[in-house]
Amino acid sequence: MRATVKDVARRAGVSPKTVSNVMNGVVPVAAPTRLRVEQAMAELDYVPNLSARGLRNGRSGVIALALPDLATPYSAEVAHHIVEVAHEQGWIVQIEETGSDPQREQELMTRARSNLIDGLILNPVVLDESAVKVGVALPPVVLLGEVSQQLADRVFVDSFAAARDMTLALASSGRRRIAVLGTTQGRGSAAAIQRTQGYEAALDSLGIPRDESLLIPCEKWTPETAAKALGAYLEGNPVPEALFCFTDSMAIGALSVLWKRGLRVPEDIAVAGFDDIADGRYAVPSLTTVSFDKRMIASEALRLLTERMGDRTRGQQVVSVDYSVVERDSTQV
Amino acid sequence: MRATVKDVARRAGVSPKTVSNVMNGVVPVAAPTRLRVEQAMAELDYVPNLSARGLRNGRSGVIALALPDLATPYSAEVAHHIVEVAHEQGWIVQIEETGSDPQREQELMTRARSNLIDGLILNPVVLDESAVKVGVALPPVVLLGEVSQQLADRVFVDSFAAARDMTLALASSGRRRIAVLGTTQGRGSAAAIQRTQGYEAALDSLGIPRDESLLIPCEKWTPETAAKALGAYLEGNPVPEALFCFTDSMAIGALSVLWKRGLRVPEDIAVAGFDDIADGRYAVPSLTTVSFDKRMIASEALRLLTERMGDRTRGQQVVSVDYSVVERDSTQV
DNA sequence: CCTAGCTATTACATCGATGTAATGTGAGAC
DNA sequence: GTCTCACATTACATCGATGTAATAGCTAGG
Repeated sequence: MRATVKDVARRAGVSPKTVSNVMNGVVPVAAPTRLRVEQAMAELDYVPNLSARGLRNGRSGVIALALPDLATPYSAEVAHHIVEVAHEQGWIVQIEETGSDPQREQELMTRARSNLIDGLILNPVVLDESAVKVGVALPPVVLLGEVSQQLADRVFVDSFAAARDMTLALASSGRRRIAVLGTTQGRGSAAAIQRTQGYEAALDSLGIPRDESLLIPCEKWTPETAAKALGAYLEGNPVPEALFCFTDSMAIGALSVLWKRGLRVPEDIAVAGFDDIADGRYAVPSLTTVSFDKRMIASEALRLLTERMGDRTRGQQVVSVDYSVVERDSTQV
Repeated sequence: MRATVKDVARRAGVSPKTVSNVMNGVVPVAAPTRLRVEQAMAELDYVPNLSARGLRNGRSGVIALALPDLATPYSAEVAHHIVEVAHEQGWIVQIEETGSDPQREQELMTRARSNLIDGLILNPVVLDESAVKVGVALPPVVLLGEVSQQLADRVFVDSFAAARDMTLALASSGRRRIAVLGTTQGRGSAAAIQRTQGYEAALDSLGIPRDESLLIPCEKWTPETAAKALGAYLEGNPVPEALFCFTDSMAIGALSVLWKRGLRVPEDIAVAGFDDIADGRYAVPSLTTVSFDKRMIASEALRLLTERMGDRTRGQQVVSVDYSVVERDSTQV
């Protein structure tokens, strides 16, 4: 049987509450008493029961991180940083995958209210208009990424501006037929919409006419789907001068297809991505991309979350994280 | 204030215990009573407090997954599958990163005993001889991967045999100067040792003399370190005919270096990896690798874990997951 | 009409830690 | 030597759900 405060108290010859006082350190405890208690804890190999503590003071010390798919390199990197920063601050992190299933978010919200978690960092997918009805009964929530509505505190990268800048960078080498990969039909994710708009804004400012045939749709942003979409596109269309993929993952799929077709990057076609995932640096050729500090996203998200835990009533905060266009071999001849 | 069983009971005109009975379904409840209770729960938007439940019955419904680094594509894929399978079975998953810090494992074990988690799936790093002293006071543990000692239930891929088979596959095209990337000096991880031995066993069986100069050390198995190690190696050594990287991540780093040096893959040098991560399929050229079913690893790990939760005393189980050598463009001329 | 024998329900205690309010212990002032 | 005051410590109740043992409600058999 595991030792409890009672056992420790008995052994140290004090009351359970004194043991508790020693652990929490808010109420002063005389030095000799504290010593006895600490020794008793060590001897009994005492570990506090967090369920009991959580029940008593209504806090579990656990936050949940909800992502569409943990296997995606981008999600994995974000998760990594959030877990790391959270641990530094003493939080435990629960992982949830929302996948494409909106019901998962609902389940999540339910559990979020079951007092097992104190807060939630959510990276919504298509679910911009989703189940995230942030009401009073819900725990503090911080959203990651582009979200159309102002539902909760939020950390994001300005996709519009970044896509615009990337497009300008691609055009600066004289390329005019710049295609984008990753647009969506109809209701798309906020990120897809903003990146498309940023791209178009850049074309407009350069006086390059928009060309519908340069928008290559790709609903799911994975290498597989990107490869398929680009492959199909190249069957019926001329090769663009540049290809701006809305994520690095898609760009990696694109590079693979281009290489298989014998197209040289960047000589025949320049390729750029978005997210600056680790593997992009080691792609062949290394990938030009929109880079930003993912650790900053993590720490800002946690900051917003803990601040909101302290004050549930204050106005919603929005934090924009800086980005930069990083040019690598995939665009530089 | 959140509703509790008491509130639901009052509203339904029954006792708290009856509400509990309705939820858990073990004790029979008359249909009309159950209906009243369910309606009351719905009206009050009742969500049970898992801390309280956990305290009462000693189970939290949470398992922990500990990995060295969540940002690694391999770890991310494993984590993805474990989270998915765990959710299907009703478990919540906590993520821990042990990193290179052995103390993290210690902390983890402590928390593992704090009743917030019912079990632990651990992918140890160098910590083969680590803090994982699986004693009576610890919760059920399942280890992932190659571990030298028989400490706990375990799921793994036979690295020795896989490395041997991969080496044989590389040699089957007539290549004899086969280098490996990822060996470690001194005490290395069990995986490194076994893969090296498998490689050597293949050479021996083929009658190819071992050549120390073809062992390229690389302690950390990342693209960065692999690129650096291979780059340095190529400065002072002739180009091998084939390169067997101990992970796909390293292979991706290697491909990048080879490409930058103008070496053609597979014409000048064949390259192979290990793990079959998603990006390997879209590497340029696509990567030959040792493939295995990561979902199987996840489901087996969970099976072992839940089985051990049922019986703490039974003998330790070891499950070997099948692998296969998948040949792609990086080795096929 | 009463009682044995069943089932559905209830009152109460419990899991372990901790806040509250009360008690005990000492030093210092008169 | 008594009284005050500050501080360390304690007894008790509490968080919310649930197992235990006792009770209430019912049918069927006599």
